[in-house]
Formats: sequence, structure tokens, C-alpha cells
Amino acid sequence: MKKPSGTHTNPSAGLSDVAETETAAIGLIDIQSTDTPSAGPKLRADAARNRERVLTAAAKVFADRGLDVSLDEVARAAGVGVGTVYRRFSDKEALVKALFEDKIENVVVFARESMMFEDPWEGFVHFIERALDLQVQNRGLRDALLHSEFGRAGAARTRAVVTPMVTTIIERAQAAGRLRSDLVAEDVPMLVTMLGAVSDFMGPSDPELWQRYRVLILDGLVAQRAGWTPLSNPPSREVVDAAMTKPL
Amino acid sequence: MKKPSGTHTNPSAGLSDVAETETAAIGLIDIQSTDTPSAGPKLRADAARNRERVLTAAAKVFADRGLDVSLDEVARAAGVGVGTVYRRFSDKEALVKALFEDKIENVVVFARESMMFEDPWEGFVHFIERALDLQVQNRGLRDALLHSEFGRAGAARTRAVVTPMVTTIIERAQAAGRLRSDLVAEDVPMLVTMLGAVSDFMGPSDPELWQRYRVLILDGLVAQRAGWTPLSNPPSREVVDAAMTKPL
DNA sequence: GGTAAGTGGAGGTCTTCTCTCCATTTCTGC
DNA sequence: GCAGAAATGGAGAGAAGACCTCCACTTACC
Repeated sequence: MKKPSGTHTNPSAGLSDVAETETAAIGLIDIQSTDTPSAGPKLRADAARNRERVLTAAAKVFADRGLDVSLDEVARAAGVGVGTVYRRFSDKEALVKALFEDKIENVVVFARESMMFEDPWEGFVHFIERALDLQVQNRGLRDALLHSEFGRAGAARTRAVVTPMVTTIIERAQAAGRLRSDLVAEDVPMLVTMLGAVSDFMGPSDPELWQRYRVLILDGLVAQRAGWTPLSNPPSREVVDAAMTKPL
Repeated sequence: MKKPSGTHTNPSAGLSDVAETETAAIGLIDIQSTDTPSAGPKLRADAARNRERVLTAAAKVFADRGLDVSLDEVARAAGVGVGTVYRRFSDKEALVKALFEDKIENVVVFARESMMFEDPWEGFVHFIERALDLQVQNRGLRDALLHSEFGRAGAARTRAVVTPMVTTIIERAQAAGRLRSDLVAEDVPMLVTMLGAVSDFMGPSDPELWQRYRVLILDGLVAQRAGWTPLSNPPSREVVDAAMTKPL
């Protein structure tokens, strides 16, 4: 991951160990959890292997292209028949749940971390950057959190817990005079939406480009500034044209 | 349309008449143009009426929900059978072309206008605001310009003409020290994409919300600032939740 | 090596889209 | 008014694609 070198680009200063640990955990897939977590009749070796293959493939394909990828395609990506997918996960929803249920909780972790920063602005930037990293990169997770229908229960519960925490984070940074005073917690999903859209649009050809606009937006969020934070490289004309000239 | 009262919110100062005239023209539908513009065998009265009904309905429905609305739905919205739509327009592409071909050209008009401003920053803001108004509000037009497949030829041609003009507009504002110097013309479609995503997400429940983030982004684009431009009202928690709890 | 568990993928069912066809209705010139 | 050309609407053909089931065959385990 590229690290642009601007004024709000070192969010983990003073908390790097906590942050790093969490980041690592996000990548893991919980291979223990079954479709119905209560039942645990011990899988045969090949079955366990295939279950993991499906989870890995689904994680990749959902992250890249969102939750409306068909299970046939997940099966193909896993090198497995559709039947196998359905034998292991009763439903598409069950698969999504197995993949994302715990990851969604990470947002709470980020919020808690952010409140522990001494500098309120750094805490705010930490939360924004973590939340964006999580949701912008992973389109499936973003779908689950923002357009739930699958995660519904879990996502709504998490939002209910996180929103007041985000309000606190924002108000601390505002009280410190670093953050513009008209930002509210409800803006965060909109920022995710905006940067997610760039990521969806240019993702395949330039996966880091969205961060250019994250920096731009942070320069809009700061209460005042004498100059600007340098942006990462812009897209080339060719790449933009290529992204545009492709199916809806 | 709500007019937030910030520092970069009066783009048409000193050019209001030109701007207003153009804006009015955008709303019109050219009822003369036929599917194949060369042929003009004079339509029967009812046919002409229905043709216009289809165009009007299609304009509305494409603007609201993008180009992947089915022609059955356009027909229903027009109060007409699908057969009638296909009798008048050989193809979905033909309908889209008839609707948008000339509107796309408006981007060129905006660019020309913007270059005529005495104050380079005001010219830049004028262009950005016009271009966003045009494309964010009208999802169909945005689809045609950004994800062409339909408008392909026309959109590509327009982009080729406009890009150098936008570069000039941007460089003038940068030379005047008002615009951050790392912005390039290729960023404009990304800004459209970002705000378009907010509009798609919250559009039905809060059609003007995207402008809140337009102001935020402009505060990120300005070279430096002592304070911030006030944002329009944030979405309520309930409205955001409602937008989230709805199908993908 | 017997058997229960697991597998793959053809295909059933459903939905949704584009576009055609034609019996019926509506305009228009005389 | 009326004849005939023009136009209409909507059922439905055809294609695509999604979800999920079924079952003849294969594989792992004791």
C-alpha cells in the first residue's frame, strides 16, 4: 500500500502496535465457524478443504466485485461444483454471513482505538482512514454494511453501537479546533460511498487511486489550512478513457 | 434548487445571462430529430404525440434511474405499448442517442463559458458546478458520458474536445494561486463519480444532499483557507438508515 | 474394502430483458 | 363519411442469468 506523505497521513503514530495487530486479524478467515455455528459434526478432510477453498474464493470475488456475484461464479473461482457450495452453506446469505459477520465488528474496534488517541484530530483521522480502508477496498463488505439486506441484523446492530462513538470522535476533534464544526457522524457513510465509487470505477486499472481523493477530502475536512496535502499520482488520460469505455 | 451561502457559491456572477440561457436550453427536447435524422416522412398526429411522450418519459426515467431501465418500463411510464416505442426507435441505443446526443455537447458550452470569466477561480468553480449539476442530477446522462457503450462515439469525441479546455481552466486558476496545484483535468470525472454515487444512494430521499459534499470537496480544492464554507443540512439518521436498508 | 460422506454439474424454475408480430384501432385525404 | 394507410398495444418468443436441487459417481475413513 502506497503511503502518501502529507500532513494527515500518519494516523497510527503513537498507536501503531494496536493498529497493526487489528489490521492483520482482518485478513484472516475463521475456518472454524460453520453455517449453523451450533452444529459441529466434524467434517471429512476433503470437505474441510473444500469449505476453506470456497471461503477463500468467495472472499476474493466478493471483495473485488461485490455481493451480487453469483454462487456459480464463486464455485468456479473455488474450483468446485455449485453443489459443493450449497452443501456447505445453505444459502448465499449464509456464506456472506460466515465471511463478514466478524469483520463488521472491526468498525467498533477502530472507533474504540480512535478514542484512545491523545490528539483528537489524529484519532479522527485514524478512524476515517481505517473505516475507509476496510470498506472501500472490500466491495462486498461495503455492500454488506451500506446496502444490507444480507447483513441486515448484524450491520444495523453495529451501526447503532458505532454511531455514538463516531459522534464522540468527531466532537472531540471539533472541540480541539482541528475539524470543521459542521461534520456529523451521518457523513461517514457518504464518504465511504464516494470513495467506494471511485474504487469501483477505477479499481481494476488503478486500485490505489481512491486514496488520492481521500487526501483531497481530508483537506476539505480540516478546519483551516495554509497549504494543501500533496495528492498521490493522478490517473493517466488513457486509463480513465479505458475505464469509461467499458460496459455499464 | 437550494443555494448554500458559502464562499464559492455564486459562480455565475458577471455571466448570469449566458449561463441562464444555456441552462434553459438543456431542459428542452428536440422533437424534430428522428431516429435516422435523414428520413423525414412526416408523422401522423398521434404518432408524433406518442413519440414525444416516449421521449419525455424516457428523459425522466433515465435521469432518475440510469440507462439500465428496461424499455418496457419506459413504455409504461409513457403510457404507451412497448411496440410503439420500438416502432419509433429501432433500438434502445437509438432512443438514448436521441435523448442525450445534444445534451452532451453542453459540457463544451460550460467550458467555453468558464474560460470567459475574468476571475480564473470563479471560472473554475463555474465549470465544476455546471458540469456536476448536469451529470449528477441526471443519472442517465452520467451513464452515457462516463460508462458509454451507448454514446460511445459522441461521448469520446466530446471528451477529446473538452479535456484540453478543462486543463486550461484549471491551470488559469492555479496560476492565480487560488486552486491547489496538483489537480488535473482527469480528476473531474472522478469528482462526478463521487458525487453521483451520493446522489444515487440518497437521491430518492434527499435529492439535494450531494451538494453538501460538493461544497466539502471545493473546500478541499481551494489552495488555502482560513475557515470553511458552511455545508447544507446533513442527512438525518433515519433517512440514512432507510437508504441503507433497501435492496442493492 | 464396505459404507457413509462428499462431489460436480446438468438442469428445473424463476425472473428479467430485448425485440417481433399482428388483430385491432385511429387518423387523414378525398 | 369512408377507404385505406398508419399506428397501436401487449402477448409472447428467445436469450440470458440467477438460485438451488438432485443423483450417479467418487473419495475418505475405520
